[in-house]
Amino acid sequence: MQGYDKYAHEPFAVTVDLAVLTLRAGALHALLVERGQEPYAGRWALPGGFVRPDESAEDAARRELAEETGLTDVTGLHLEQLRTYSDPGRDPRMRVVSVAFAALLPDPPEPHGGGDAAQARWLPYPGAGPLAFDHDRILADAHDRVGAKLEYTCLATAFCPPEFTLGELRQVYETVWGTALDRPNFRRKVLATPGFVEPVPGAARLTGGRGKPAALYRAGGATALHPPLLRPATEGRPA
Amino acid sequence: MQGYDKYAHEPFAVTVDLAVLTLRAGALHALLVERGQEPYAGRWALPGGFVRPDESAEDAARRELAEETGLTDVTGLHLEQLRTYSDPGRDPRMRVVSVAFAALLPDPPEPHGGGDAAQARWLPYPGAGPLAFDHDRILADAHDRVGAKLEYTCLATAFCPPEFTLGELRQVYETVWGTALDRPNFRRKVLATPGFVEPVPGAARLTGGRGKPAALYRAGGATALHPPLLRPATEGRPA
DNA sequence: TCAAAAGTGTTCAAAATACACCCATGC
DNA sequence: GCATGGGTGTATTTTGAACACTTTTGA
Repeated sequence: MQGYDKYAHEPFAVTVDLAVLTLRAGALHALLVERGQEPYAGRWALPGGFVRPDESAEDAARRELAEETGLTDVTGLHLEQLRTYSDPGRDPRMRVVSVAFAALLPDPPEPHGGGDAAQARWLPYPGAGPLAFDHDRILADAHDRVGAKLEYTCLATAFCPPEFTLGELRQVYETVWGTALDRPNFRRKVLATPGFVEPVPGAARLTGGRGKPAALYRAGGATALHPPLLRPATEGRPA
Repeated sequence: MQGYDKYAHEPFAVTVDLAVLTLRAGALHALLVERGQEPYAGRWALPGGFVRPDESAEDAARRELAEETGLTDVTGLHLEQLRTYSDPGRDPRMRVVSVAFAALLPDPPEPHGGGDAAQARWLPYPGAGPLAFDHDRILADAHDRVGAKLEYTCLATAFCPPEFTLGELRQVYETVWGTALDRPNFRRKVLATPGFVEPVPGAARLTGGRGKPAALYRAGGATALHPPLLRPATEGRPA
């Protein structure tokens, strides 16, 4: 690198964009905000904002997440850097480099407007497009990443409340992947992976209003999933 | 987002850092440059540089890669965004947000000094640390990512020349993972994955100066590896 | 009594593993 | 010959997929 000079280069604005995903009523939803001004006025967009001078992109993402969801304690939530979007033309006003994050939440509260005036809402994904800027792409990348990580990590528990049934966990997989899974085999697979889930002794819950109450589990300490839980090969993806 | 003003915010410098990995003589090597000035004068660092106003981080990474390696045609090389490092204190001079990339090369030419004066060299990894800034961390992240992607993608061919033997391909896995693989089983696994490699009819090459000449293969069209080629479970990673 | 969801068992096929063995080549 | 690396065969074990069946609840 040649000599540094703070003002020798065109200034870049650095922002974070959040792809906040959750499961509501068995369907994938994303947190979106309605833009109040040009460009893309009236369009839905991902929540996000500027990285402040004294914080990292991770700090900024967690701060924005708390502001936009209205959650006071956002410490336990899964937040993961997706990638950085830096095309020169992605914002028509100026050069904006955006570090995108994927955040996963269990069944969430209705968002309140937050600091920024624009309304924030949970909208089903896919189906809310086209979004502002390159946010369709970011959201699709987040979905891809989450789907892939379900295979070889214990990420699925991030969509679940602290105590959950194996049926709820299975529904996470089925919803994100869009495929049905064999219930008995899923159960065995999860229980055979040490540290994926651990039972809550004695506890049980009725899930669909009907049927046998299911035992409750908590997330275990493991993060990796070996061997992985592979999604069934479809025509789209080569076997 | 509130109103935009180009100069309302502390300017961020946006750079790219490159973790360029290759295999030389059966060992993993990284491309490093020696720093000529403070901070970290005399230390090794990852090659990189500023993102220019009219290019994306990907463009900047490919430009820097060509400059630093001295390769004229860098189009076929594997280049992949790792993640973005944005800790406020990571560069003592000013606020630098760096988009890190991992690049994979087949057996490379000796780097020439490039545009920047500092000398560039291939150094074995691990073993060259401690590097300048947070570059140890970036390089370790790159190694982790590559190791993981070998399992479920066809990435290994990116380390190989256009035509390679299955022994060379296997050595990629063994070197990056640091484990020995069963030769017959590896062969079957690779050949059973459609699109991973395709034979070069009739061609063969002597590899170690000894032994039976091995058939040559080219990279196939596939990118994903289903089912994955899992590394043997060790004590370090939970089975 | 029926539907719905949880949980258990069993069977069959596919795949990973661990080898033994033969082939071609340089020294 | 013998060491070295390529390539094939095969027996054993493990895993995965499919599906029948029982249990427990609410309506």
